[in-house]
Parts: sequence; structure tokens; C-alpha cells
Amino acid sequence: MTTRTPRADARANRAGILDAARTALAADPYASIDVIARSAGLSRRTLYGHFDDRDALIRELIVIGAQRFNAIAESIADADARLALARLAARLWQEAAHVQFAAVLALDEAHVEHTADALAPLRRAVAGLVRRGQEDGSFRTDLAAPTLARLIEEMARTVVARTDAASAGAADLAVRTVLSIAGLSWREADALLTAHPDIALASNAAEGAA
Amino acid sequence: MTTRTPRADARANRAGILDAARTALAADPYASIDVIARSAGLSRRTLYGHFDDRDALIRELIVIGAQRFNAIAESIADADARLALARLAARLWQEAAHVQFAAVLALDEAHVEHTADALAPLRRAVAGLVRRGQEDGSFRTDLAAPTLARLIEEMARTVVARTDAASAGAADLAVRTVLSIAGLSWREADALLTAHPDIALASNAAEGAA
DNA sequence: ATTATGTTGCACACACATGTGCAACATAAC
DNA sequence: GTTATGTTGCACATGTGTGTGCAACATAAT
Repeated sequence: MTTRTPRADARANRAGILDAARTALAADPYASIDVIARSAGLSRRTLYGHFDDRDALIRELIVIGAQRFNAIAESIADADARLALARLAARLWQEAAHVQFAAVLALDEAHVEHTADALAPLRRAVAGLVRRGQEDGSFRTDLAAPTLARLIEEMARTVVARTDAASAGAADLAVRTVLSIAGLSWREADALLTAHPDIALASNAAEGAA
Repeated sequence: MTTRTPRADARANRAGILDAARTALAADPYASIDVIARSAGLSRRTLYGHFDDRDALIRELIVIGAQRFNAIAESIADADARLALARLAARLWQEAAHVQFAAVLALDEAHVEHTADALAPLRRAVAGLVRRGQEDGSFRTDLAAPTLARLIEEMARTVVARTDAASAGAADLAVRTVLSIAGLSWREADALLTAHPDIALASNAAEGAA
């Protein structure tokens, strides 16, 4: 029981590892500890100074990512279920850089359970949205609510995991996909997005400008 | 240069390995050679008598699977693009047992390329369908044809890989998902499937009957 | 019944990843 | 400038998977 205060550079290195792990694991969920450490500019041995375990590192990543997810889910307040869903998809997409690894890891047997637990609030929010949308007739009713909720989750996960986050209309694509799955025709979705241009805003604008 | 005729039991064992590999890899794309061989009732050593390599085994699986895929794609003749897409999805689904591993493997870095090559005909068929559907106004036009084609592929792959093939309305779910992505409203898709009950037929009927 | 063909278990070499112990070295904090 | 804190490289043990060689054994085909 001495100083207790972590050194400043150590704090930064820890953060750097989490950062490197995010991108490395998004590209390859089986990225080795060594690859992660090196891509953070540190040695493998040092990483073990910050995290007990490969598992501990990943668990921390999941927890952090889930917090962001859940916070967003709980911040959506639109009365219109279609709007709420669209906004949820768009907001989540903006976090893509922080969550892409999660979308990939969520498929890994070893972490499904933990991920599912951590994302329970988000899942509840989606379930509520679906129920609401089905009740007011704006979402499809040919599928049972739990089925539709799961389908929306899976499709969203796929789009996040399999789309280059930096590409042009990526956010727009994600939103339209989710709305289509919810049962809207594309014209309906299109009208919705036109009427509410704030939703798919801020798609990473500058690209080819060099 | 002697007999050249493979022994009957050896032929059967080879087929058994391919079969076991299909199911084992569908569950876990990293299933070990040993697990595959054992689940075929053979020893690891024997497997190497039939296949040079882990890679050789997987490549053969991909080729066989792709042949079935492609044959189906080329057998679809409906003039109506919506119908054609629906039927394609349904027919592919019926092959789920033979292709689920492919849907999973397709994500594995090591085999993406080979898989993509093998599935070129299917991909071309989908591209043609999308073009046709967009031209006659039955598919969405808010996304460029290549984007839409890729999206349909990805979503179909996800549904195949992430749905219990034996579950009740699985085939129906797959078809409806694809149609929604193509831009149909759920009511439109519903009407289409009602008008053509032959499409989503033969969903593995008997389940709970024990 | 003989024989070519398959199968099996075992040992081996190899590669790669995880996690730990330790001594040498750096440097942020004071 | 001293010192507690952090970093590094190296060796090591461990575990898991791949692919091969070989001798003993089984059996389909004739």
C-alpha cells in the first residue's frame, strides 16, 4: 500500500492497447496478443502488465463498447417507431469505429454470452421499439416480435461488421437496410429520410478531397 | 500404374469425411482435422490418406457446394424479378444443409478468394436479377445495382449462417428477408408468397411429432 | 487364400500462441 | 538525483494443431 497513483505514460499505454485491440480485433477476431501489443507500439510482455489475460482485455473492450451502445439506445426518444429505429441505427453507426470489433466478436463462441449480457439494455430497447412499431402498424406483422427483433439485430450486426466504415454512403446504407427489414418499402424509408435529413447527417463527408 | 480402382469402402470413407467436414465446419469454421476425422468415424491419419491437406479438403468442399449453388442459380427462369429472387432464396435454403458451412467459411480470410471465384456464376445471376428488377421498377432504386446485389448476398449469407436450418419457418424467413432488402414492403412480399404458395413450400414439415 | 489396398496408432518435427519469471534498462514523479 | 514505477527481451513451460514416416493390422477384391 504505497503511492497507488498510476504513472501518466502507463495510463496512456493502457488506453493505447485498448485502441489497438479494437482495430486489430475488428479485422481479425483471433488477432494474437503479440500483434495487438506491437500495433500499440508496445511489447507483448508489457501488455500482460496491464491485463491479466487475453480474456480480461477482451472483456474490458466489450464492457466499454456496450456502455456506448446502451447509452445511445436509451437516449432515443422519438415517438414514431420508424423514426426511432432509423435514428438508433444512424447513431450506432457513428460509433462504428468503436463497435466494429464487437460486431465481429459477438460471433465468437467464447464471448457470445458475455456480449449478450452486456448488451441486454440495447436489446431491450430494440424489443420495445419493435413492439411499438408493430402496434401502430408501421412495422411488419408477418413475423413475430421476437423474431423481427432478432432479425433486425443480426442484419445490423452484419452491415456494421461487413461494411467499410469509411466508405461514402455507409451510414445511409445501414439505416436503409434496417428500415427495410422492419418492413418499410424503400420509398417509405426514402421519404422518411428526406423528411428528416438530420438523421443520416454527418456521414463522414470529406473523402476524395486531397 | 496398376489397378487404379479405388476400393469401395475407401470411396465411402472419403464421402463420409466430406460429409462430416460439412457439418463440423458449419458449427465451427476452425474445427480441427482430428475432430472432423473422428466425427466421420475415422482416424486423423486416415484423413491424410484421402486429402493432401486441410486446405485441399476445404477447397473440395467449396467447389462441391458452389456447383450446387450455381446450378440452382442457373435454373431460375421466372420472368418476374421478384418471383425469381424469391424462388432463388427458397431453393438455396433447401440446400442449407449442404451450404451452411460455406456461408460460414466465406468469412474466413483464408478462403474468401477461392469461395468468391467458385461462386462467380451465382453472383452473376444475382447481379442480373437486380438489374432486371430495378429496370422494371419492382426493386428499389435508391441503391446502386452493385451495392444492392452485394447487400442481398450479405443478408442472405447471414440468414443462412445464423438460423437453425431445422427450425419452423426458417425458409419462409429467409425469403421474406431477401425480398425486404430488395425493396418490397412486407405486404407486397406477403402477397407475392400467398399468390405463389409453391415457393416457400416444403419447409421441413414434421418437427414436434415424436 | 493370397494380395493389393486401406486403416490405425505412435512417434516425431514443426509452428504458433499463451502466460510467467527475471534481470537490465528507462524514465516520470518527487 | 534518487526512486518507485514501467518497459523490454529472453528463456521457459505448456498447450494445441498440422503434416509425415513407419510398422502392424484389417479386409475388399480376385
